Amino acid sequence: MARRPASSLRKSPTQDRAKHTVDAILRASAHILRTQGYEACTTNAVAKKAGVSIGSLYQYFPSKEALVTALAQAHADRGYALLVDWVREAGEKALSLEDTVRGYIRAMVALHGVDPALHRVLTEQVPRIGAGVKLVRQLSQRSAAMVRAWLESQASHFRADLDLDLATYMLVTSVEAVIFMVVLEAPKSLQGDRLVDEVSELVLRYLGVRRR
Amino acid sequence: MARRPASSLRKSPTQDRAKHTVDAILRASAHILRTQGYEACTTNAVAKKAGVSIGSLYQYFPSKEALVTALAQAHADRGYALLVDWVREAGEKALSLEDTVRGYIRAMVALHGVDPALHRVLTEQVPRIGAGVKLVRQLSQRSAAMVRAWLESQASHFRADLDLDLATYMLVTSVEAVIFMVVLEAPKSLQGDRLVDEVSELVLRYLGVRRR
DNA sequence: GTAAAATATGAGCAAATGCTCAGGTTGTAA
DNA sequence: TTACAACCTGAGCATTTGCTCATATTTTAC
Repeated sequence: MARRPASSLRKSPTQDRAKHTVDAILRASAHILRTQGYEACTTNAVAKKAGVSIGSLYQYFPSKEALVTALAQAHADRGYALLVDWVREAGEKALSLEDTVRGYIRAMVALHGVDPALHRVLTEQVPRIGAGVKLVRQLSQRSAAMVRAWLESQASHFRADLDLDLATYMLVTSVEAVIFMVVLEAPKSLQGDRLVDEVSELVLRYLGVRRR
Repeated sequence: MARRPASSLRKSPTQDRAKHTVDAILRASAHILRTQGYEACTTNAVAKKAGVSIGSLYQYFPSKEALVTALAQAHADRGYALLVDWVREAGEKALSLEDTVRGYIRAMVALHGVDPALHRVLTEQVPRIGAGVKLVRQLSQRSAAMVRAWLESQASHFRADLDLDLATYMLVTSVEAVIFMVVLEAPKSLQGDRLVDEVSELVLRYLGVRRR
C-alpha cells in the first residue's frame, strides 16, 4: 500500500474530455467526503462514483492526498475571495463600523453555509496531510492580515487598551469557531440574521465600540 | 476486515496483571493518537507499543472504535470534573463576577493544556464514531447546562437585552474554540495569564458586565 | 488517411488492517 | 497437588487499500 507523497496535478488536462474527467473526479470526491467522511473516500470509490477508471484518476492526481489537497485548495480560494470582497466593499462605500463588522460576519456565515459538511471534513483532515499544513497556515495568515489591517485603520474608534495583535487573533478564531459550530449544528435559536447579530455583538463589545 | 460495532469493555479485568494490561493498552493508544494521529493508531500498533499481544487487546476491547471511545470517555470525565470544581468553588467562596468568569476560563485552559494533542485527535475523530456522537453531545449539553444555570443566577448583573440561551451557546462555543486553538498553536503573545485575561475580557464585555 | 500524442481502461499486486481462535501460561482456591 | 478459571499469545484469515501498467480508444496535426 506504499503511499506516494502528495503534490499537485500530475498532468494538466488539455482536451475537453480530460477536463470533464478531472471535474467529475473532484465532484465525486467532494460528494463522498461530505456524505461519508474521509475514511470512506477511497480512490476506488471516487473513481467509481465519478464514472471513471482508477487509472484515469491516477493520471491526474498522484495520490489520494493530492486529491484532497486540490479540493481544499479550491475551497480555500473561494473563502479568500469572500474576504477580499468584504474589504473592497468596506472601502468603496464608506460603511460604518457596525456595518463593516456585520458585513464581515455575513461573509463568513455565507462561506460556511455553502457546504458545511465538506468544510468540516476538510478542516479536520487537511491539516494532517503534508501539503495541507502549509495551505491552512497560509489561509489563516492571509485572513488575519486583512483583519489586522482593518483594525489598525480603525483603532481610534476602539477602546484604548486594545492590543491589536491579540484582538486579531481572538476575533479571527472565535468568529470562525462560532460560525463553524452554529452552521453545523444549526440550532433554531440562531437562524437567519440572529447569528450575524449575535456574533457582531460579541465583536463590537470586545472592541469597545461605543454606539448610539 | 469486517468491523465489529463499538461498545464498552468486553471483559472486566479482575486480577492485577489484567489491570496492568488494560492500562498499558490505554496508555499506548493515547500515545500513538497524540504523536501519530488516528490513522496510525492501528490495533496491532497499539498492542506492540503496549508490549501486549493483539489477542489480549481484543479480550478487553471489542473493536478499535471501542478503544478510542473508552479513551474519550476518560478524557471527558476529567473535563467534566473540572467544571464541577468550578461551580463548587464559585458557590463556596462568594467570588465576584469577574473572578468567577476567570475561574471558569482558567479551568478550561487547564483542561486543554493537559494533553492538547490528544484532545485534538479525540474531538476530531470521536464524533465520527457511532458511540462517540452520544458521548460528545452529552458532555456539551452538561457543560452548557451548568453555564446556563450560572448565567441565570447572575442575570441581574448583565445587560438587559441579553438572551440567556443565546449567550450560553455563544460563550460555550467561543471560549472552547479560542482556548482550543491557542493551546494548539501556542502563540507567544498569548502565554501565561494573557490568554485567561483576554478571553475573560471577551466574555465580560459580551455579557455587558459593568466594572470598576 | 495516417501517425503520434493524449486519454481511458481495469485486472491485479503488495502491503496493510481489523480481528479470530486454538492453544499455552499464570494465578487461585480446595 | 490438583483442577479450574483468568489471562495471555501470535500466526494468520479475509478483506481492503493505494496504486501500477500493459493495453485499448480517441483526438489532434499534417
